[in-house]
Amino acid sequence: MKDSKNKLLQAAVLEIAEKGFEKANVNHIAKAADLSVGTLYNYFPTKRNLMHAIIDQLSQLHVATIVDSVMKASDPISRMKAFFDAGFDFIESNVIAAKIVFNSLNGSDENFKQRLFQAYLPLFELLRREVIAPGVSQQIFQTLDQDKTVNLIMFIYLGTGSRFDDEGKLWMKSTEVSTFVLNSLRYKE
Amino acid sequence: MKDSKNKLLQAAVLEIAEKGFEKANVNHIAKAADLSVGTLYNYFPTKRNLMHAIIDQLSQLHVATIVDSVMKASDPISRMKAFFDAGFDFIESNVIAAKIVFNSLNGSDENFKQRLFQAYLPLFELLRREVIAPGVSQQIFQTLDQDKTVNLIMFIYLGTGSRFDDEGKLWMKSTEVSTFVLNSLRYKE
Amino acid sequence: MKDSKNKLLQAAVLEIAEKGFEKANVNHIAKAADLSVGTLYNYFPTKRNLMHAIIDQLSQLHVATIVDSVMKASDPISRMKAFFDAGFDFIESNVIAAKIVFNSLNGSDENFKQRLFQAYLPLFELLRREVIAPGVSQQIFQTLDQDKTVNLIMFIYLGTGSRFDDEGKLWMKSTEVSTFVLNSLRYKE
Amino acid sequence: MKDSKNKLLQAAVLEIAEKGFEKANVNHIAKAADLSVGTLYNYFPTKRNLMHAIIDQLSQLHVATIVDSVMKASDPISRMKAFFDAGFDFIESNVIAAKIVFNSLNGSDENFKQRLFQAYLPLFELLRREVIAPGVSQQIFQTLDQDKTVNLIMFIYLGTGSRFDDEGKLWMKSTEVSTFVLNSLRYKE
DNA sequence: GATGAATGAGCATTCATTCAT
DNA sequence: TATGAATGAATGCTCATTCAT
Repeated sequence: MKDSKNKLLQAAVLEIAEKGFEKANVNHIAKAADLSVGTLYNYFPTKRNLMHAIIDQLSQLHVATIVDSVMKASDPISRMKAFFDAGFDFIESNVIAAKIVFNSLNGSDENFKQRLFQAYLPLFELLRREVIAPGVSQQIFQTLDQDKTVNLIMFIYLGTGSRFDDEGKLWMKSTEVSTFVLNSLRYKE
Repeated sequence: MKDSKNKLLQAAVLEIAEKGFEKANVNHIAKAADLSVGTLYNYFPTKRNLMHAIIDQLSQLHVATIVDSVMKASDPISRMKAFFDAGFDFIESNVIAAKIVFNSLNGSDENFKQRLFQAYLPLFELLRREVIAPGVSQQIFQTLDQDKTVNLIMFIYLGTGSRFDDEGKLWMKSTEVSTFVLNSLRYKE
Repeated sequence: MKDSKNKLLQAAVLEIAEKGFEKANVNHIAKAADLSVGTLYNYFPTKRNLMHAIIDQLSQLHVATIVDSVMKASDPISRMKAFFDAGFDFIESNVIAAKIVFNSLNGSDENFKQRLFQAYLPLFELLRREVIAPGVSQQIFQTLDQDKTVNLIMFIYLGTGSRFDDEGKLWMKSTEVSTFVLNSLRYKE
Repeated sequence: MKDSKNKLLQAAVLEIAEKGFEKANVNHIAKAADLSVGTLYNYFPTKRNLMHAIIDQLSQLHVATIVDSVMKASDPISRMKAFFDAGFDFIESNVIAAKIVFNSLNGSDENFKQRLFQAYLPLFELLRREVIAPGVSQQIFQTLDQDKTVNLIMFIYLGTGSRFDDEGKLWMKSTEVSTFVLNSLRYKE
């Protein structure tokens, strides 16, 4: 059943968030899901595969949520704000899973890193095509190297989006970050 | 001798950079250093301790280099530029060790993360006291929440400083980043 | 239906021939037979039992074929030839199943070994009563220890019958072997 | 020390002889040798490698013993007798290890089989060059296909050499077998 | 200081078997 | 008859750490 698979995914998220992928224990995950290791391996052929499932699930939702929200806004500036608002919202609603994803994004496992960058490519695209490019052509934003700018914004997003205080709140608020970014981009005569 | 300790540190940096802390193998490190595990344990009581030594060594040098360079500049703007210039320079001259440090900074091990933030605190201080504060009081920078701003700049530095292409070059140039940052900070009437 | 049982037996023969009994996987066998494990266990209560069924099926056919052929010949010499001819023929027509049987005959599982010797006892009997004994009393063969001789001939048969080249052909031809054996047995004054 | 390695080899021989390679348990072997699994893996990087060591050790000794003994005899007939005498002697003095080797020779693991045939090639050579060929050229043996004959004799040796009764004695005596073989080979006018 | 053989808890993975449907 | 999800004991292998020399 989908049920068992989901119980396993949930348990895995908790265990991996707590201990990191390497130190997470497949047997513990199964036990926490009230299932046997055998069952876990019926659904996920390897421990890495289980991690992939988590990464894919979360990143797809993450991307979709942001894309949705950005596209509902019309002008470049409110789109940029929407980007950070939706992103930070999503992260704060999914702190635990988000931790896993961000750790993978920056951790030492090249494989996971690659997979995540792949998954997040649509966000790079979104920023370029739907935010920066229109902003530049409408002279709202300065003329600039669009690729580099997109990269920079993504780094800022991913960097600020992965720092939590002890209560699991993000260190920075989305508006603070988007304001900083927009400040830099805005056209000045 | 200091000699053995250094050989061990070097070997450890290579091994950990390649495999990550968890998967790095203490016995391999000793062998690579042409020494025995016993000797390694004479110098470093645990594997984590070895990691700490690496982290501390590199981060201290990293911080000192940046502080040095920033303090040689006089006005806030050239200091900000110096910050990124010196930082990126240092990273590119120490790619392998830098990878370890950045992975720890973002990885799943809270302990290492803490230690590194501790080590990098002087950079937060440096930015606040020697760059942002003077810039604001001299009306070169906008009035803003200085703590938040410092955090943001550090995130940008750490984010952009940890992305390498396949040849080990940083994706972004220091001037691109510092320009972006200064653009945002500069006072506009 | 007999149908399911046979599909399972066929699939099992292939899997076990490829991997050996220990490494053969019951779940794979069921899947290969287009049936579920549950169904397999309806027909064969254990994995060993499935093996037994294979062993029994093949060995009975093997024995019957040889007995048939030998009894069609009349004199001891042509009976000995018939023995090897029919035996080698059978093996080459059932290479895959034959491999399983011979591996069991020589493998490490005493249980299977016993069962197979049991199954092949009629061949020992056949050689003694219908080939060697008449040959000796007709002074075609030398006087000799008949039990030992029968054992020896069986070892020769089983040894030469279990060596295949890369194309699945037997290394030796039946006439080469029977000639060798008869050469040794024949009476000389 | 060589000591530990030997204790492990001895324990492994016992365990594998009893259960077969697949079912042999590395942890049990280590315990039986009064050492830890870790130590076992210091000496043998995999379970298969441990098996290889056993196979190699025994087969080399086996081959050397037979070669030695055969070369001490001068004429083809006494050499053939020496071959079986020395071989059967060796087997009966090393019953347990010999069981492992013979099971491998006939078992389902192609890898082990190959390795053993490789190891026993010198015996094929020995029979051909030092026994059969001289016998034929001295007209002591019949003209015959020497390769096939050598194979046949080896099969007979390996077949008869791998059948033990319940007390661990070989079913056949070496002279019975060599007599049978020589009977077949001897020149008749 | 240096050595490296020994340790053993720990972990990912397999697979024959069961049983409720 | 047939199904296949669930089980969990079992096992090969790893590796940080110790300690007698």
